[in-house]
Amino acid sequence: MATQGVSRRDRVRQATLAEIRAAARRLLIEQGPAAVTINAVAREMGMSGPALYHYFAGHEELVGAVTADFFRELTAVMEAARDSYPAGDHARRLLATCRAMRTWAITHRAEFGWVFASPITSERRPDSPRELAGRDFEQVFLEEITELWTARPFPVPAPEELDPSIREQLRAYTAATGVGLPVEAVHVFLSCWIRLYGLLCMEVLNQLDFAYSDLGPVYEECLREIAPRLGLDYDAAAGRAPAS
Amino acid sequence: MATQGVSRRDRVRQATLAEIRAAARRLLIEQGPAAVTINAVAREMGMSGPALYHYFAGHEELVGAVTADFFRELTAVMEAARDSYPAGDHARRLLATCRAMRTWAITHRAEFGWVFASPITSERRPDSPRELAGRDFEQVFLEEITELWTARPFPVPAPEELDPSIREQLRAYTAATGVGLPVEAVHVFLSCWIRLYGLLCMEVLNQLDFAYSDLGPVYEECLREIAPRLGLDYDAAAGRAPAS
DNA sequence: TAGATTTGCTTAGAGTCATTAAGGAAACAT
DNA sequence: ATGTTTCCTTAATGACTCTAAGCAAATCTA
Repeated sequence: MATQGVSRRDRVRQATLAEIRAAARRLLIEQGPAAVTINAVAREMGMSGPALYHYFAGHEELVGAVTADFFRELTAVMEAARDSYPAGDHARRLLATCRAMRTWAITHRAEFGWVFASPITSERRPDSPRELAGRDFEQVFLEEITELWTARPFPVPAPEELDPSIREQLRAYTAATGVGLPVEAVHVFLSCWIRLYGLLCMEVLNQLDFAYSDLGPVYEECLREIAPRLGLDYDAAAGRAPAS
Repeated sequence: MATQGVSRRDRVRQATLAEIRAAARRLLIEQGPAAVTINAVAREMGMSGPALYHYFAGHEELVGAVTADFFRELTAVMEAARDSYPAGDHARRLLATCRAMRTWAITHRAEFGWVFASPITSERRPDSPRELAGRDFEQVFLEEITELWTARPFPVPAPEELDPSIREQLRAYTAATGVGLPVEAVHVFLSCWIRLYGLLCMEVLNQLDFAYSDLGPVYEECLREIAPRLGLDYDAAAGRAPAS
């Protein structure tokens, strides 16, 4: 009766895997990153320690799986926000994506902080679920920017204005990932990305608490500065009040 | 024979404290953040575990002390770079400070990464050595900006252009810290700070590896963009080749 | 359907960590 | 010389990761 290749066992296993990740997430949210231990997760669901090793090779793999979940959830939220505007409305779609990213980040501080600070751990294999989900996340922006570029190219620096080293690095990047954008356009995109994502990361990692208690308007100002660099009209696309 | 108030015992104790922090740093550099445990540090210097509790109240305090060391070292390096130019040469002094910050960060990746990612841990008391050293670090920039502002005010947005929420937050910040700058000037300064420090943090936390292998030129470009916002002439102050 | 195999869990155990407690020996003070 | 402080040790508790050995039920095979 089971669908081709999906036995009852498989289903139960998937359910248990999901429950494990949910328990890990609950611990992260309620007691912080340090509380997400193999033992605590197992205890949380009435299993005893070593049982989890039938589902994850070790602590690190569990962490990676949960992180991948977060990436996927964030990606989905951003895509949904983007798709609430028609395909051609690049300004609104991009701004909505950016705002959805911060909204998710601050309503899921623990999760976002974990995603960002986890690279501190060991080296990462490029085919792990975590890396795959991370690339899908990047892809959301990259796709939208690519569409924007093909529909209405934004201003880019002249080729000779771009530092040769940067040019070479971006050439390698576009070649490796198959991005169909000229390096100058990628450079503009990444400049914006660094500003926006960097700001968000500093906020979530509490690096700006010394001066700010609410970075919502600062983020909004960042968007306002970035928009014209991508040839977008921020004011015309004002989607919501610039509050937190 | 001992100097007033500094007994032999005191000297020995200070030496041991220094040795402990040095051992902790060595472990951090050679084996990563996770290797900096009370036991490992003690083992490293031929002592056995609990002995360290005579010097630090616990693991967290040790970490805080080492972090404070890093802040102090970074601060000193930045001040030295700054002071290699005469007091009036604001452009060169500020750029030298910024460059010294990145140079230290990438030649001491483990240390800088630890400083940045450590806020993830527990809450911090405002009078810990770590916090004090952190404030001294901020102070380097704040002082230079203040001198720059008094000597040659840079362009600031009109009061009504500044978001009311941001204005209020910055008013509270300047009031609490005694910064002698108008909020508009603080806003410009912090905008620049966020861009520069955010970029550095993303670099050290490997958030940009997917596209860049050498962020030296990107950092330099960031400086070039920031300089005019502070009324400084980047090209006139070109201190060194914009390489990594 | 009987037997073999796989799967999901258990407990036991080794080795690590942080931290507290108790005690000995040396340094110091009076 | 005696008492006190300081530095360090070992012992012990309870947490953690992870491996090993083994039991029982589900699943597959013939």
